[in-house]
Amino acid sequence: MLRIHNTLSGKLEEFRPMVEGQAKFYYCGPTVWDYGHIGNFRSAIAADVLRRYLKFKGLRVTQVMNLTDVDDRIIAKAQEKGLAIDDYTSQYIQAFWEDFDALGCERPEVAPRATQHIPEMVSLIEKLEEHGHAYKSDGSIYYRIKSFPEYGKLSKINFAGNIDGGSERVDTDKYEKEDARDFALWKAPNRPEEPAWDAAIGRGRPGWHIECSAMSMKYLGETFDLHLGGVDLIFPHHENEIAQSEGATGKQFVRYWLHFEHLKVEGETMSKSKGNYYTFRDLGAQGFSAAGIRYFLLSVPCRKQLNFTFDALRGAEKTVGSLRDFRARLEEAKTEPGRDDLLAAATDQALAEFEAGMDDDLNTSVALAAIHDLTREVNTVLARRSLREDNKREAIAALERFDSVLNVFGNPQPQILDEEIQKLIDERQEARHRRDFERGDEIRDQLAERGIILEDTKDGVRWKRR
RNA sequence: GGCGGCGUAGCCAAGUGGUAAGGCAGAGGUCUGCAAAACCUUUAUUCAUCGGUUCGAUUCCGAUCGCCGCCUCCA
Repeated sequence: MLRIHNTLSGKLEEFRPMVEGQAKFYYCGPTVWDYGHIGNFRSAIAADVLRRYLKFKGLRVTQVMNLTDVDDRIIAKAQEKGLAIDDYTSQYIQAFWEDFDALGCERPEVAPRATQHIPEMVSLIEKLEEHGHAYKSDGSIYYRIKSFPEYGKLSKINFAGNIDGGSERVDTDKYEKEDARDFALWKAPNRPEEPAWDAAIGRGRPGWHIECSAMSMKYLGETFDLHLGGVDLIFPHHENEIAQSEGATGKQFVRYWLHFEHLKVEGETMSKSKGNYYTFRDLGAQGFSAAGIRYFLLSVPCRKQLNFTFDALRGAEKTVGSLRDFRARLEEAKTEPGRDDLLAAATDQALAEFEAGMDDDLNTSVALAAIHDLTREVNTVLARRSLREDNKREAIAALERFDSVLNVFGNPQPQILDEEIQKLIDERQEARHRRDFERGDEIRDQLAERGIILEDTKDGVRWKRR
């Protein structure tokens, strides 16, 4: 039974989907221009692991993941470059999906874009106006917070203790709002030439929050199971989504809210100004693999902060390599018929511990430890060359089971070699048979320089790419 | 100023009121012609600091220090 920490209640709760056997969730994806840093991908991977684990549990999953492709910055940048919004954002969107795929994330069922859901947003705003939750001011439309008494139930923000408390960011005079807390649903253009949509509610563009209410309810219904995102979104974004959706429907919007913590880098905030801002592509350029990065990003449960260091990333890289080699060795292993009960028990136990860890609020640290435990048990048997056929089959099945959720074993390396390299390997084997170790070692060094690492085993030579 | 999270070995860290998972790195060993890989042993009398509660605290409470986040600009 999966238990997850629900931000709404602040408690660990057993997950029970609304509809038996089926889970519907929404993940607030990145704004397209800011898609690439590893903090965003940590969240995306966390959402992916949840998705995969729900499937592991036998649930049918419908995932919606938005891509915010319109905001003030996008409008300004596109205009600056003389591009239409779509032309400006398409390059980022494409790059995002490339990285998303490379990191081993499964594509969601629906990935709606804000710019393609303007009518849905407009009708939601109209509904809010009808219910007295919205008002017009200066051509823009705002949400009237005091019409929604439950406002603050997610973030538990105490406005009273706050506003005179000393935040210098409050500027109540800047907008024509009834209340400083009110937020924009629809914004009139600042300048006539600014990109905008013509709608019954006036010419303008959507505020940030409305897209998620409109798109999630369109694809998942007025009430759905889970809503995911980074902790930075709890306030105001998700708080506002609740106000919008529940204000419009009068129904509970989301049953479980899950929030993922951010990364620190060497103990500090990741920021461009500190020069410690890393994207997936930066790390790739430094030679780190997608599998290593993915492993690192989920080595700590996503509800906890993770401290990014290059030492730790190198460690993850090493670990992922060992796992991949282990699986290859297991698949190649020669077996005797039969079944060893001890190893079978160890396999079952690893599966049980994996699931227990994941059930406990998606504790990937515990789940990974279970994998490592099994790896050691099987390696021991493999080293003795006494693996039984049934155990091999069960162990491979277990790895598949683990990897269907975590996807950290990476793809098997292609077992194709250049003819030239194959010839060198053959020549080395021949030299070793002649006990001409000098020549053999020479070839081994030569191949190492070309990134081919050889391992001599009792069953012959194995090779892998560095 | 308000609210919340965190502080565990060289590094990344899990965890629990009853005596510290896992990975990486290090040391020794087994195997090997030598390596590599794998395996074995080993590496925190101790969980930021100081108090308190308790038979017993890393785990609960309080204080202190340090780090991170949010507090209605944009997302």
